[in-house]
Amino acid sequence: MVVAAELLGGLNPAQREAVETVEGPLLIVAGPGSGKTRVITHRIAWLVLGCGVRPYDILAMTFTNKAAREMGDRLGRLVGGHSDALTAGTFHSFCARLLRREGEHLGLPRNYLIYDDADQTAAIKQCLEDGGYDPRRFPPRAVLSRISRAKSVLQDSRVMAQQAQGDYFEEVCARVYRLYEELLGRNSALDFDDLLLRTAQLFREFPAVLGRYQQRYNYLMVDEFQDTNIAQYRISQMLARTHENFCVVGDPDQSIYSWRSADVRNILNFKTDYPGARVIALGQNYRSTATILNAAQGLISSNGQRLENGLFTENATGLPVQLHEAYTEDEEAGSVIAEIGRLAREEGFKPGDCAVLYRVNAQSRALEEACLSQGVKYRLVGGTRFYQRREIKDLTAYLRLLYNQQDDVSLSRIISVPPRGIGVKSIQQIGQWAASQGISMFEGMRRVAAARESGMPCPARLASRTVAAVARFAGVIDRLAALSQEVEIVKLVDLLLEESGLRKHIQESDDRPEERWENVLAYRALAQEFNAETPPDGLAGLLERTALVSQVDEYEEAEDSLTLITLHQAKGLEFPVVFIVGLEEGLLPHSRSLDSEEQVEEERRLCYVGMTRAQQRLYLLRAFRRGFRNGTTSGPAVASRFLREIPGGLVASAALGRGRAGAVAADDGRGGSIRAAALAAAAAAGPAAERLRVGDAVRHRAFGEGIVTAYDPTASDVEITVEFSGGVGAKRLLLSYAPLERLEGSGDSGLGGR
DNA sequence: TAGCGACTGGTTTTT
DNA sequence: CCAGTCGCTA
Repeated sequence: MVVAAELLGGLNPAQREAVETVEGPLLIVAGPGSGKTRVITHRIAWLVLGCGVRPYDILAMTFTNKAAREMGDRLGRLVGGHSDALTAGTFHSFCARLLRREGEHLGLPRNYLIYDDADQTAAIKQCLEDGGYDPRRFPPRAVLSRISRAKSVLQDSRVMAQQAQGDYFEEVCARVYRLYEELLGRNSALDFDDLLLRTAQLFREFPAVLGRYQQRYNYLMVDEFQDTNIAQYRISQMLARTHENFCVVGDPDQSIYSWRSADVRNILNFKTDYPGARVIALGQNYRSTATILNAAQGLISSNGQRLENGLFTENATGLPVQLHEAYTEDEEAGSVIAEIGRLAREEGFKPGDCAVLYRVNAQSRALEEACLSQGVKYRLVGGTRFYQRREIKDLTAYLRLLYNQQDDVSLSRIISVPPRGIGVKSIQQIGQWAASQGISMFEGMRRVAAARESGMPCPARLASRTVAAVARFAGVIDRLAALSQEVEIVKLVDLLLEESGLRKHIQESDDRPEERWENVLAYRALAQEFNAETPPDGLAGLLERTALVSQVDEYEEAEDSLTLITLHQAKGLEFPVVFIVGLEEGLLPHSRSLDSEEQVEEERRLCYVGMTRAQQRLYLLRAFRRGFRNGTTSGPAVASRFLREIPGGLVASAALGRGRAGAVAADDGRGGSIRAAALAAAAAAGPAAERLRVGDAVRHRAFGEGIVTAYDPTASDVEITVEFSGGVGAKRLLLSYAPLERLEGSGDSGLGGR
């Protein structure tokens, strides 16, 4: 607990201004490492301690639940006891809770379920089939993504249908969208996008409800504003309308979620939307060495669409960015892990200080293997997500059905887990009959059971053996659903595991039963956290948590473990030592992003985000050969264009993992060595590189023309020295990356990667 | 109905 | 390489 005045101490003028500006619209442009988190928490603390605002009146939107939790913790330390009344969370969790309270205005039952990605895909597939469309011709994922895009700009299926005129795919999507809306309604379910869409709808159609929240939340803050979508912006605008104490924080250069419908124009146009807005730029970086920051700035300056942000640092120069070119993906991973070992032995960094960042999750495999073989403890963020694991999805599907028996999607998932004699045909039969009666599938099964009980003929066309199985299943679910209103949540989970046969099914399965059971027990431990709630609430809380947690939310810094994480997930984190692997064309930038310059710019921002996570050391790696699916390669990998865009003077080539004593031989485990990589590097740089000799005239994109004065093969590349004319002087350059062009002779070949 | 083997097609990033 | 799907058999 501090006194108000102390909150402003230790802040630079811009930070201080941002903290003290509490009234009216405010845009804080916060470059990487500029103390954003500190500013946000201090600003809230200042509101409370300096301006007498109650935490209850403040709403803070964060990008992850973890960020919200941390904000709460920090605030607690600053203002003491009364911080818990603060509302902080992601848009999705805020909206989920709001709809739980207020959804009835929209006819939404209190026990609605939240569909995750897998549920959505399953539902869309169902709708495609219902609509008579071939799921091969219309991939469910593609249709879903189109629908999701419409939802995130607040379009319903009617609007989409109107706008689809003439475009067949659009028309099909609109039609499926319609069916999907109906399905969600029947199942009492909302998908991720609905949480936002329906909240916006609620606010629009029920001004009185909106009014209450406008009154309550006098002060509104939105973090990571560059990654909000239209729906999120609209919701915050509506909430802020009365007081207009609306503070948004973000950085256009770190906008990396446009594929998820985030719209960077939200931040770019904020000043236009709010002409009276103050704009404060936090320009000083406190995180990274000057070299790392300059390298990142050099890279991002290649983007055409951006606002200059004037980011600077007073930090020490630090070491050059280390560039390592590996021969294979495995050697790349091996080098990273060996270097982490060396940093631990010789430089006092712990593995916990280090993170390896990559573009796609699949890249984690080689890294994990290297960690295993070299005995480095690691922590994988993401990957096959815990909640996506089959056994967990099955268990939660049961719980969801207990919570909400309208949910046909969950029912369909678990009806044959374990197999209980109700096959695909019977399920279809029940589904059709239930639909014709306008009831849910479970209600249908219940009626089948009731008819059997009272000796009536079975209302649906089912074999008698199936009828018995259906009755048994309905009985179990009914019993458990009744119990869910009475017993505490862990008890419910235990009963469910037994009575459904799920425990037996998992433990006797031949696919890693122990591991899967461990996962179930981990989920049970999570359920423990909700045990104190009065019965139905514990289940509600557990399900909401299951649906809305992100991977980063689960991530906890572990002292001694290396972090393996995607570039996307690394946003907002920082590490003393950062490795970015896979700097190759087609991977970073990703091949799926190569068809438009806009997408490439987003990839560049992604790389920028990765680089700016580093505090002291930054390593960039690439491999010449990267395994494709079946072990074949897709030819030699071309160096990422981003490597060329980083100012050459800030980069040095590195032979990783070799200590002062040179004890650890860098070896890719297949007999290949760094030496081989060096030869490969020269080869990859093109035939002209081998022909380049001392005395040749070359042109460099930035330094101009010069003469090669030295040619030194190093561990993984060739370092050349060029004496440039025009007062530039001598520069040492890496052959494979320096944007060099040989002037005379036959070569039209640029010597850098393409 | 369930389980198995063969086959296909498809792969970014995630609240 | 992997997951999802298809068709066959018990």
